Amino acid sequence: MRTKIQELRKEHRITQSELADALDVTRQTIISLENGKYKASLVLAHKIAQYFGTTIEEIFIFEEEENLC
Amino acid sequence: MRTKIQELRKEHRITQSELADALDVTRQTIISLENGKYKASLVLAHKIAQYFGTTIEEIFIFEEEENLC
DNA sequence: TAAATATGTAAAATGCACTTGACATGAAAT
DNA sequence: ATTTCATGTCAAGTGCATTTTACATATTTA
Repeated sequence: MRTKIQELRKEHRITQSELADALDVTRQTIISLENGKYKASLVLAHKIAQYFGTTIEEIFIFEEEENLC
Repeated sequence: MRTKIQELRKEHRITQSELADALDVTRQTIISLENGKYKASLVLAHKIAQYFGTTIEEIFIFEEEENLC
């Protein structure tokens, strides 16, 4: 699952720390989300979308994760 | 956080078991989501939205959870 | 060159999303 | 009356999202 978090953050010209503070999470969380270490919770995804004034589906790209074995 | 899962499921006239199978989760998961026992993960939320042909924000209502202490 | 800023890594701890399996209940159908 | 179907409860287990703290590195700035 790709995300546009880093892209949006840079457009808004803020640091990881600033974004973390705004969302009330740690800087580690932002780093891990941007680097694809894990996926955000639904609530955090919503907070991020709200912060950037867009929708969850705009930021989180759920492409073809149909691993149907 | 309120959700429209049960509402949508009933409109679609399917059982909890059928929805669980369609989403590839257990019936327990559907029960717990409908009864507000916990919140879906981002991926599951997306699957649910896809299944009902709508968006995450249409199904999951994030109302005023600004518990700023 | 040294200090500050931004990004990253590593590791241990906590809480919760989700599973599994077993059992309970009410309604509908036979 | 009893089988079936839909919904629910309970409890123990696994994995992962998030935190915390501490250290590393590159770039900018004084």
